Order: sequence, then structure tokens, then C-alpha cells
Amino acid sequence: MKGMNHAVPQAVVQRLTKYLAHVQTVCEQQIEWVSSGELAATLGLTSSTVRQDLSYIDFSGTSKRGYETTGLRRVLRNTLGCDKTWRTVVVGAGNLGRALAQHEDFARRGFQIVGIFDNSESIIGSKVGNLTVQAVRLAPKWIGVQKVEIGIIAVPSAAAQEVGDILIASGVRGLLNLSLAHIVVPRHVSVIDSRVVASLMELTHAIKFAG
Amino acid sequence: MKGMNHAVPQAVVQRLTKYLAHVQTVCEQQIEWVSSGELAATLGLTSSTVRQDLSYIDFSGTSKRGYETTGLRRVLRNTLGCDKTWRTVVVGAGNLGRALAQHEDFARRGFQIVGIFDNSESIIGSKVGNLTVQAVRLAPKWIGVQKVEIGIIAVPSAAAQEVGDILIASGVRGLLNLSLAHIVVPRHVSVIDSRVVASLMELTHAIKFAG
DNA sequence: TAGATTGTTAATCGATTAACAATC
DNA sequence: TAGATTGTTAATCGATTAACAATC
Repeated sequence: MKGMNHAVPQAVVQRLTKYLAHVQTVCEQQIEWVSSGELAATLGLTSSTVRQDLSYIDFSGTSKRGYETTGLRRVLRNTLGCDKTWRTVVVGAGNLGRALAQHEDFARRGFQIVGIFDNSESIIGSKVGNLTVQAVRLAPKWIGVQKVEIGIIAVPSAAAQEVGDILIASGVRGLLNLSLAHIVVPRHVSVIDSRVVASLMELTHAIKFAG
Repeated sequence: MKGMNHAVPQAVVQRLTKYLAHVQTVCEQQIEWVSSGELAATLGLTSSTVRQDLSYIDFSGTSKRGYETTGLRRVLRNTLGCDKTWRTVVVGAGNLGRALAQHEDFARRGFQIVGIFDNSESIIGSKVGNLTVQAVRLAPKWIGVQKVEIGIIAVPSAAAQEVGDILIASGVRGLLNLSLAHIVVPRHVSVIDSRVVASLMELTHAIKFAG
């Protein structure tokens, strides 16, 4: 209802990605309607939270029926920005960087990996899928020419800030940081920490204190 | 101070992983003391939040000096469970699964990948580092014998719940879910969603509404 | 000692949940 | 119509921040 009022809390944005994942599934099953109660039960939330969350997006439900699935999918995709293609580069062509550059889920959601960079002479020039690993020093010019919008940082923590600075200076608008390091960025750039490794630590903490 | 009182809020646990990353760095630089103000400035928090967070762990600071770095590192590692080795398997030997199985950061933090499984005949038997990809049907027995504690789910979303059920029945205590699917688990098992793909959506949402 | 920094309590802020009138 | 479900307001809950006495 609030539509483009965009002060959507981060906690809500995170849940929107979950709603989209589920709505995508039910759409594929040709199911036409989904209620806040169903979404809540599926994702372990309360229906109140779901309705509150969906009030942030520009889409209305229907009394007695719930939310029309294809419409909800469209608006969630639009709100989350995955209704367009985002030109993306990966810096760091180690195991993780190479894997992400070829990760199908990224392409499917509109994240098109158009380049991959590394600093190691032994890796530069090698192939990753259709792409050839380029030297990091070529990145700034190339990113500008190719109108790259997103940079994925898949280098060791010690190099993460430096790579971030290069990407930002080259004009990317957002960074996905896969390292454990905290990256400082100017206000006009967005960063999200992927937390793959940190997640495992959260998991072991939880295991230690579970039944 | 509260020590093993373990109702540590998830938001706090997430920040503890960040404190550990930074404390690790300063320890390597032979710096002996770190204050709540420094930690806050580095990570973009308030010193109040840092002190409140550290009050959950069994470690005290010193007036006028702050926190002794190697001691803080030890207690954070212990609290987060990365002071021991966790026997871990990966299910799904696609790009992402293979990359994670070989990811150095995991090994460095004590997550020892002892097995990798897949369902595809064309992948079974192939090598991933020192490991050989095994058929998923062999997982339950193998996991029991090998005393595996953690399972990493790197299969497509549609198969994630089924793989989770197999891992849980085999006796793992925690799951790291890399798929976009929501996984339902019994109370004695912990799950953390890694959100690599979802993070990119959070990022594009942020980019759309940034300056 | 004087001053910096902790640990902790109280105040504020924000997010979740409950409740219910509106509605299809 | 009757009943299920939304949208929204108000109440609750929890997390962050401010403030300050204790302390080294």
C-alpha cells in the first residue's frame, strides 16, 4: 500500500526474499492464491508478520482469498530488483569465486556475471565457463566501459577492503562481500555481507547450546 | 559475566562473529588491547552495543585499557564453537558444493570436510580435492560411522528438504542451507540459511533505493 | 591522583504480535 | 448471507542506545 515509500526495514527485506522463494514455487504449481496464514505456516512466522511485511509493497490481497500468486511474484521481484538484469563481476578466482561465477541460481535471478578478475599470474588467462580471468589492474577501465553495477568480492579478508575500494572507484553501485572482513564504503554504495563462513560459526554456537 | 547463560540473541551472535574477525586481525598485529570504542568504530556500531554484547560472554575487560586481545579471541572462539574441529559433509557436488568442500576458510575455522555426496551418476566417483564424490544413498550409514556433526546442503531448492531429512536421520546436529528453500527441522537440530543468493536480492533492493 | 574505559541500569527506539473492523 | 481473510491500529516485546557509577 505504501508502495514506493522504501524505508523497508532490513528484517522485512530479508523476509521478502523468503516470500518470493515460496511464491515462485507455488506459481510453478499453478496455484493461484496464497494466504498470509499459509505463508506464515510454511516459513515459521505469524500471519500478522506476513501481512505487516506485505503492507510495505505495492500489492493488495483480496479478502477471503489471500494474495494472487503471479501478481505477488511480479511485485516482489520488482521490489527486490530481480526483474531486471544486473551486470556483475567477480573479483577473486579461487574456488569460491569460480563457483559463484558459474552459479546457475545467480543467472536465473538476473545476476549476469560478465567478468572475473584475479591478481595471481598463474590464474590470469584461465577459463571460468565462458569467461577468461583478467588481471585486477584492468578492472577499473573495463568496469566503466561495460557498465558493471555489482561487484562480488571473493578474495581473502586481508585484500577485501582494497578490492572494494577499486570496485567503488570503478563505479559499481553495490558490493556482495564474501570475505569475513568488514568493508567501509561511501554512502552511495550498498554492501551486503554474505556470511557463508560466519554462518557456520552461528551454527556451531547454536549446536553447542541446543538440546 | 553471565558466562554460560546462553540465551544469547541471534543479533548478538552475528556481531560476535564480527568481533572475532577483527580481534583475530589485531592479535596477528601483536596488539595487546582493544577497547569497545575501537571495535565500534571499526565495525560501525556504538561502543555501548559492543559492551552490552560482550557482557554475554565469559570475559571481562579492564578499566582504562579495554579487552586483552588474545584472551578475548580465545573466549569468542569458544563461545562460537570454533575452538574445536567439526566433522562436516557437503551434499551436492555442483560448482558451489565443490567450491565449499575446498574452501580454505572453512578448514581454517575448524570445519573439516570429511565427505561429499551427490546423486548424479556422472559426478559420483569424481575427485574433489582429496575426497571422492559418493552416492547420496550411502550417506546415512557413512555419516553415522564417521560421526559427522554438520551437513552443508548445496543442492537445488527443490531437493533441499529431502536432503535435510536424510542428514537429520543420519544424525547430524546442524545444517547449513545454501539453497533458497526453507527447511523444516526438529527442535534438536539447528539450521542456518546462508543466503548467498538472497543477499544479492537484498543488495539490489538497497541499490534501487540508494542515492 | 586524574582520566579513560568498563559494566550495568534505565530510557528509547523499533520490530513483532494481537486484535478487530472492513470487505469480498 | 456467513465466514474467511485482509489491512491497520494499538499493545507488547525485545534490542539498541544513553548515562553514569565503579574502577584500574
